[in-house]
Amino acid sequence: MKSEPDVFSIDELARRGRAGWDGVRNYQARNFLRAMKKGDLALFYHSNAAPPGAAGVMEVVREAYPDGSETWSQVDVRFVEKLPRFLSLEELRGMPELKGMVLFARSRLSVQPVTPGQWKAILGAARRHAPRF
DNA sequence: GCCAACGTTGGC
DNA sequence: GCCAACGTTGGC
Repeated sequence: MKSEPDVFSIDELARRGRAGWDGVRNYQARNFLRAMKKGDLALFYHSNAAPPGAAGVMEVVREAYPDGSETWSQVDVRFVEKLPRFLSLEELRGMPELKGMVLFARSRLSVQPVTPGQWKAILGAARRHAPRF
């Protein structure tokens, strides 16, 4: 799930704990929103950023409901974690396990599916190469 | 800020 | 139903 960090970032979600994911105005993205189940995990992706990339993990805590309009929907999410290490789009592109990921093929879709294999690869890379303190 | 890709709108 | 015009997204 993409957000421009200037508008709403992973740090802001961490502060608030929970947020409504609204403003989706694309039918395909909306349909993916509507397919989400309570308890599903989602990546928080910073778009239109320098650099863009995967920043954190969140959990769906309320399934899709009308956002005030007839047409569009939102879900509620809660903060789970910031990735131990930010994974830039450039790095994601370079990961062989992520070949064919929707993120690269349909770059303008703001809500999109991640396969279990892709999920493991991303979380694994963020943990494996995380700085130790 | 630019611009390519993509989605939506509306005249015909 | 086609397609040009227009708006939005998002990488760079």
